[in-house]
Amino acid sequence: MSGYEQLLQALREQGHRLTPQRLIVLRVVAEGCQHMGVDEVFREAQAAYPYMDLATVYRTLRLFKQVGLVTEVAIGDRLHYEVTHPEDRHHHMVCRVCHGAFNLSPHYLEEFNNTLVNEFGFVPDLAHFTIAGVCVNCRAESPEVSASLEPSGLVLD
Amino acid sequence: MSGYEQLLQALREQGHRLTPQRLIVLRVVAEGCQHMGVDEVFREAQAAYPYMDLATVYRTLRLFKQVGLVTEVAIGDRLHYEVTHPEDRHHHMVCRVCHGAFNLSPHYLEEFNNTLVNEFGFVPDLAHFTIAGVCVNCRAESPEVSASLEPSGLVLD
DNA sequence: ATTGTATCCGCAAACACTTGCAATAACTGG
DNA sequence: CCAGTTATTGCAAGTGTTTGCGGATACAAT
Repeated sequence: MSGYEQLLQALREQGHRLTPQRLIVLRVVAEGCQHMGVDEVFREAQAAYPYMDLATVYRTLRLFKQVGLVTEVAIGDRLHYEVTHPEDRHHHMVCRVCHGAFNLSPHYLEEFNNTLVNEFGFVPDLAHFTIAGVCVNCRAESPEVSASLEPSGLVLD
Repeated sequence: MSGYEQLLQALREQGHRLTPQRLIVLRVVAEGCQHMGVDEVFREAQAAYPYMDLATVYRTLRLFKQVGLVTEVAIGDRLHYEVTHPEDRHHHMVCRVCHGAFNLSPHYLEEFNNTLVNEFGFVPDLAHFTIAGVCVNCRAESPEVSASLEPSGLVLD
């Protein structure tokens, strides 16, 4: 209950109120060892505070994301959240088969980012970018998967 | 009604049935001048065939996407669809502000694709990839938007 | 043509997520 | 410490999308 104070302070400085619900949601996400689904967050938060409402969890996570406290990761077709560590920024590669998430250093996207800005004036949202695909392990286990992924004739490269 | 035959044939060859509903949905999407939202597809399809059900439209579009007949584009937080033109493959850059969609040649992602495969063995789904961001026009009209996009301290670069 | 069968459709209910609203409670200034 | 203001909550209703299921129908084989 002591490490979050700076985070919470940041919240208040942006004109947001520090409610018990927000404290709980932040703690739950922070204590989750990895990306948490909304339902998981809700269940744990409700355990700590029985009146917790699902809508509040959604609203809170959206707020935290806007403010930058948490990072959103699309896993499967569901959104997951993890606390943002500014010193360890990374993108995510999420495997469509095993749903595993792998971190990717921002450096791999820098050049791409610059190209879009320079050539098209388009500023992409790459900050918390998620790339879907199939990971090494799943490709090894079932080689046919990677072939069947892309509809015939549409494979990139 | 004559150009689709090859497409429909492809469907049947993969063991899917050619129902009037599927024909209609394909025609509607093909005749739409650009990406169509599910509700648009439904409205037009229903005009052609009053018993058309919304669930059928969803199921049909999902099937078409799997088979590669149509391409899915995330615009805003809603999915849109366009017929796939194998000879004119492209990715999409979608502006978060005006929701405009710009095409991007696959060549811009080739290098990135290869890097992921070579370094991590991760095969990304880039075939019908969509990149969110802010386009030139919207950046010009409201320069503060691009600044407010990324939570403080989290901007890539 | 007729029949058989697995797929597909329409419907209604379920699901994940969002929103409107009145009541509550966090912050502000006195 | 108290009252005023306004963001926030809980609830319930609304949206967009998916799914379970019985009846219908496309296709294949007779």
